Amino acid sequence: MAQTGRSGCPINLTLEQLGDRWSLVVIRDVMFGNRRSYGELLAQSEERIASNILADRLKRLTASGLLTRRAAPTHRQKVIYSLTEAAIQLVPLLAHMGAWGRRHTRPSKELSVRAELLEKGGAPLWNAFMEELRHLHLGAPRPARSVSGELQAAYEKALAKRSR
Amino acid sequence: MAQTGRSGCPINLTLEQLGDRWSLVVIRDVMFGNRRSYGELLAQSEERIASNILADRLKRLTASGLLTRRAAPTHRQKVIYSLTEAAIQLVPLLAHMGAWGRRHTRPSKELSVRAELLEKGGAPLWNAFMEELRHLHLGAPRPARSVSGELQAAYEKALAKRSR
DNA sequence: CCGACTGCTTGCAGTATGCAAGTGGTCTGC
DNA sequence: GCAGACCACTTGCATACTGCAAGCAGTCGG
Repeated sequence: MAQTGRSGCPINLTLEQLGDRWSLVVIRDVMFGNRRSYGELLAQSEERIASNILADRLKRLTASGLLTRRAAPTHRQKVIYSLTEAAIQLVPLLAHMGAWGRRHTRPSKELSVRAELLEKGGAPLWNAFMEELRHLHLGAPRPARSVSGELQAAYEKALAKRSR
Repeated sequence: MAQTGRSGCPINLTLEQLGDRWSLVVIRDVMFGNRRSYGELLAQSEERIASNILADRLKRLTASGLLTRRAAPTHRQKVIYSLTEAAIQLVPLLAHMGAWGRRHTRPSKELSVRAELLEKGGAPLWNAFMEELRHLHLGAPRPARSVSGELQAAYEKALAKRSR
């Protein structure tokens, strides 16, 4: 990212960390797509991110405390990325992005199903989903309500329908 | 912006339009700073945006329906930019960005006052502010409640305090 | 020990950005 | 009506970032 004049404005600081084409796409894939390794993020990316850009973003996001990396228990060289609490707290932001994109751009109907669900569910749904992410990524206790299933199911169903 | 693989995901579509370092900074300045002309946006920008980038973003944002431009009533060559309804609906997104930046980066305490107010006010405050923007930029009737004053006052006060 | 798999790295060409200076209209004072 | 200030951009150029294709080193399974 280019070096630019700084300012203490929180919106600007957020943009300095996440204001580029790919950072939030990576977060989104880890968050909603549950893609946890370099290979999964590279191959299953809907938008075909370039491999060097992906490597750079993973490095950057790890350095700035949005992701953590550790070796997979099965294979020593396989790396698993997890969201940090800071990243999990981006859920409302991404939900709003989805809602805005659904209203003010021309999303493919199939792929906006997830955003529609998130939008309709509002803050209670986001909170439930964030609890679930804390369980999955931070090892917090399993929450009572599980919502990622329905979100993911709707998304996969839409993807399958699309590829037909 | 680079040409990239598209996808129908609404989050990705939002990022295609706004996912760069400057677009949202410009929107923010028009929205919260009430800077309506090229000169104001250029000179009073806290982050010192480059003139050619500003010209490019104004063109882009106008083309994609987030801003409208018209001549000022007083001076024929002076141009005034206004937010469209689509841009006004970015208020919750920017509010979340501010809230996240305030919590997960190190903002200067003075400049995060506005974000703090927005965060505490929540959706009701955002809605009141959006009504006011519709009045200012779209010519909608003046709303009963006026909140931009307090937001702006807090911000200016913080700026003044900072320059001491 | 071989081939497949994993997570990256490298080279290169094209594009975007940042900076400083310049352009062409318009308004203001005299 | 004319000089100088003002306004909204443009232009040239060096540097940084991006996208693509290919390559590379460590591991695992047989």
